[in-house]
Amino acid sequence: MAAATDLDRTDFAILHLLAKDAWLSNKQIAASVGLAASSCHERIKSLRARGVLLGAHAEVNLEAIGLALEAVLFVQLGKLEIGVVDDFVSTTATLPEVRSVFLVSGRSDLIVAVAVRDMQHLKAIISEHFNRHDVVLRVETSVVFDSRQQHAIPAP
Amino acid sequence: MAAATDLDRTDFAILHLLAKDAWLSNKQIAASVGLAASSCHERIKSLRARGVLLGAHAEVNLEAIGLALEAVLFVQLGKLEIGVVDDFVSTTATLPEVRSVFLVSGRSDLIVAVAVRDMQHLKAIISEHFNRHDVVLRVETSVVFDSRQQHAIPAP
DNA sequence: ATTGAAAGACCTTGGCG
DNA sequence: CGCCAAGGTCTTTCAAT
Repeated sequence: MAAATDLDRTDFAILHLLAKDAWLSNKQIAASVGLAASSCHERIKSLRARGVLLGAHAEVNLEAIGLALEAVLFVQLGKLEIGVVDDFVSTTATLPEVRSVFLVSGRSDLIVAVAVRDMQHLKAIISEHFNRHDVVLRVETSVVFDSRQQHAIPAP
Repeated sequence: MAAATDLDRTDFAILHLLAKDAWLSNKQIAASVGLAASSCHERIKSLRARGVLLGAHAEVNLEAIGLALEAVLFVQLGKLEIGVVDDFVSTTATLPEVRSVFLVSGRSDLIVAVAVRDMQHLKAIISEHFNRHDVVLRVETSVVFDSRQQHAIPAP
């Protein structure tokens, strides 16, 4: 899926701008990269069609919607039967409190970032979702003091 | 920052829609939440002004831009002098390969998600950035097999 | 707060360098 | 590939409720 794509410097510039601010107008982007509006529009359409641009998502202030606490869960799973693990990952990824899920090598099998109202809420999720499933051997919890996301595309 | 905000069901609906797809037009959102275009526009403007909506970011297919490998780094830092740690976190967060940084409690002090071209690139970042700084005691690396992000706002 | 209407800006397509 | 131009659509403001 999505391979044969040679992107030139202009494509990267467009991707970079949109990754930083997906609400830029086509006109603004065109001006920034030195293209006519129609040419820029064509490129963006093409980037979408080729699966390079996957979509855009608004960033919401979690505190403002009552999610004042972030945590990272390190989950160890039992002997993996592929289907069971995949199911657990899928249902985990769709919990409203869950922000991201990583299936990884190493000490833990799953790394789950969550945003919750408070400690009680965190405890509830761990005991009601994670500790309830047989696949889960152990959950280690880290509280997030601070977090930053990078919204930039490395230059070609 | 950003506290005194009571959001009603309509606000949450708008946030939910924009978190899923920031490229929805105002007109489409208005129709979905059952408001006139002008009212919806006003609400979105207000959500932005109040710092509830922080912005929007395009999602780029990392593989398509040559970043075929994702990894998570667990970093242990030495006795923390606040200024030094903050500086290290800041410069780490702006490395082009870095996607997110979490400052956490527990076994590790820093959790860093990176996207890189290949193993050599991963090795280079770890040895040239992390292992070169005195603050860093140890880095443990996990390769990401699969990852998912949730773009949904929990209902009020 | 919400609305409809109006003006202007923008997107989007098609034909041509 | 990129540009211009034109038509259609959307955003954005404002007076009124």
